[in-house]
Amino acid sequence: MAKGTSTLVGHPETGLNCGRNFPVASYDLDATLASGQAFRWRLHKGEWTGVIAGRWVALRAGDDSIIARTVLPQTDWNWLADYLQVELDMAGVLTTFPDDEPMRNAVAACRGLRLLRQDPWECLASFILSSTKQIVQIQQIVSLLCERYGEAVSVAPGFPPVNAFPSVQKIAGLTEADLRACKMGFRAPYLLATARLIESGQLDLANVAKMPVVEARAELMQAPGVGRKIADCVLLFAYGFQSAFPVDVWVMRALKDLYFPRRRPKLKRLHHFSQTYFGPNAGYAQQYLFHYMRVKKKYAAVA
DNA sequence: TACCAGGAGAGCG
DNA sequence: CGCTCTCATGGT
Repeated sequence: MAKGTSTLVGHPETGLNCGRNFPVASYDLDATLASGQAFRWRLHKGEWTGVIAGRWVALRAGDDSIIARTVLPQTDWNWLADYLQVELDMAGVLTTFPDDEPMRNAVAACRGLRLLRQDPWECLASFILSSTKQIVQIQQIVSLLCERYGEAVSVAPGFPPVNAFPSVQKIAGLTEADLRACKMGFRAPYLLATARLIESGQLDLANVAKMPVVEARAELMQAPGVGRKIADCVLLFAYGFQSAFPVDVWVMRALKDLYFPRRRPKLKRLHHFSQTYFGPNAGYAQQYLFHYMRVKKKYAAVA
């Protein structure tokens, strides 16, 4: 049996199986799953484990491929192909970046970094919880929330138990005290009010996907606790609006240091710059700058 | 210990 | 508007 297909557990007559090999080029799975766009992936004995659309899945990087396995046999794997965006032409995206030194450095330092296509509710809720929190803390809050209020999913033997991300209805039915007990502090009333806004039908997350980006952003920003930055994260990480360019403290620093040295550009100016300078895949460029700043700081701390 | 974290919203002049 | 302050918690 060829290497790379060894994890396939096929049922030849039905086509059902619990394993799948996705061919990919220029895909750094480790960097992507740990890059602060999704908060639920855990590395367990060489595999990244997570829950997508209620299904437990384990991923590992193969030779120019991503090897996936689930607990239950799958009739199709579109849900995972879509989440991982394995069909994206990464080389093509890179050609749309501005050809300047900062971007060349960022691309060189983060080769294979990708954007995922997450569930809108999980993404929105997670980023409401992200404000002025470090990524490790966001991971802790989200996992506590799932542990307490998510539904259990089937896990492969030998792996730690895990729950799905709690539904809108589940969160909407909780109290602020329940949420504060998950260590989210002042973000608790925001998450609760947003869940109830969605449950009431006043905010329709499925409908946001059909809107032009500017309207979609305004729609998301109706939700309490959702400003420009969090809205842009959801537009980029869940809805695939590749022009969305979240400006957080890291990206702010990157833009100032790399493009506006010895000046004090205002946030408004940086937003305008981000939408005119980085091209149609500005959001991708943003993720490269974000990750570049973080790995650069890590090396600086060691040295 | 002191500072800071993938911010948002309210209050102020 | 544009600036400042507060909000809750814990990592480094």
